[in-house]
Formats: sequence, C-alpha cells, structure tokens
Amino acid sequence: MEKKKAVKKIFDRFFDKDLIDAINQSASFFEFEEDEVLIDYGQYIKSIPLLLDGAIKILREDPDMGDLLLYYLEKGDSCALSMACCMGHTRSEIRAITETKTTVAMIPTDTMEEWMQKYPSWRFFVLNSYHKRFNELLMAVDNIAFNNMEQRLETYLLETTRVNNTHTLNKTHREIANELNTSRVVISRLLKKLENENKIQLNRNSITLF
DNA sequence: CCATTAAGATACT
DNA sequence: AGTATCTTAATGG
Repeated sequence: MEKKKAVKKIFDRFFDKDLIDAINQSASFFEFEEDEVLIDYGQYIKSIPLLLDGAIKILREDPDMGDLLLYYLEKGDSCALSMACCMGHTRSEIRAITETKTTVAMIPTDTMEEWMQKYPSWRFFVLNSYHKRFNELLMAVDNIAFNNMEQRLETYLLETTRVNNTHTLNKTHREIANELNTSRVVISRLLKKLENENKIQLNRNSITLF
C-alpha cells in the first residue's frame, strides 16, 4: 500500500524498522478534505495523528469570540498537544482544522503509551515534537507581542502560501482577519497597502504573492 | 432579475 | 488599530 510506503519514506530517518512496522500495523489511515475540523475545544482525544501529507492549522480561541492561528502542522509532524492531552486524559485546549487535503496515520493512545516504553526512537520523536511545538509557540507569542498587524499579516501570507505550496491563496479578507483575530477592514486596508507596494495582487477571493 | 456576500471607502473612536 | 456604516462589485440561483 502506498500509505505504508509514505510512513517509511517520511519517518525513516526518525524511527527504526520495528517501529515503522508497528505503525503500519496499528495505525488507521485517514484522508481529510480541506477545512475539516479534526479536534475541537473540550474534546477528549483518543488517538494522535502523524501527518503524512497536507497541512493542519492549530487555532486557539479567545473567550469572547475570534480564533487565533498558532501554527501549522506539516508533513512529518505530529501534534504534541494531543500527545499531552491523551496521556493526561484532559480535554483539548485547541482546535485543529485541515488547511489542505490531508493524509494522516492515527495512533491509538494506549498503543502510543506502549511504544514509549518499547521504542527509544518513538520516545525521542515525542520529546522532539514537544520541542518543535514549544518553539513554534514562542514564535507565535513573539509575533503577536512585538510585531504590528502589517508584519503579522506578511508572515501569515508567507507561512500560508508555503504550507499550501502555492503563490495564490483562495481566502477571503474575513477569513484572514479571523485567523489573526482582527477585523476585516483592517486586513483589507493592509492588503491594499501591500498591493500598492507591489508585493501582492488582489482579486476577489484570492491573493497572489510576488 | 434578486439575494447574498466580498471588498472598497469614509469617517469616527 | 478597531468599529460602524454605506457603496460597489461579483456570484449564484
């Protein structure tokens, strides 16, 4: 099966052969379309995902409406927050939505706890995963604390085009405003400014980066 | 056609 | 930077 090959190809440099076989044996493979909610606030998590293809956005909700994009998960990533969540048997603090078409291998929690004992390379992967996410979080915090909206928008556009593997985003100003937790008018203003600086081109429902 | 919705403009906080 | 309001332009029945 080509999905099992994908597991080997992507995780070969992290995992030993036994573990890759174990993944292919215990994981269930799923494909998701764009914009599917994988995990929502308050949900219990019963399995953790290994991303084989595509991208997932991780969002945090602030109490009085409005989301905030924390970071993207990409090929080869896993969600450290869901690991913590399932081992501690606590509810999810975040929302995960597919940004693009996505292929994942889902690992049941009890299986992954078993692997923590059994496979050093799994243990390392989990710790490494925490480390990566922690850094991403720090970057997200820095971005919000020290950058103005214009800079935040520019980084957003760069990151989002990167994970979507394109120069043209099919997003509305409203959607962008939601993910940056600001208003539509502000995004429109700033995008207009970027267009005048010849950094982007605006069309209805799409933005092209130069 | 009309209804809906994205996005531009302007003015005020 | 954010809100409120109005206008204009696409889009899809």
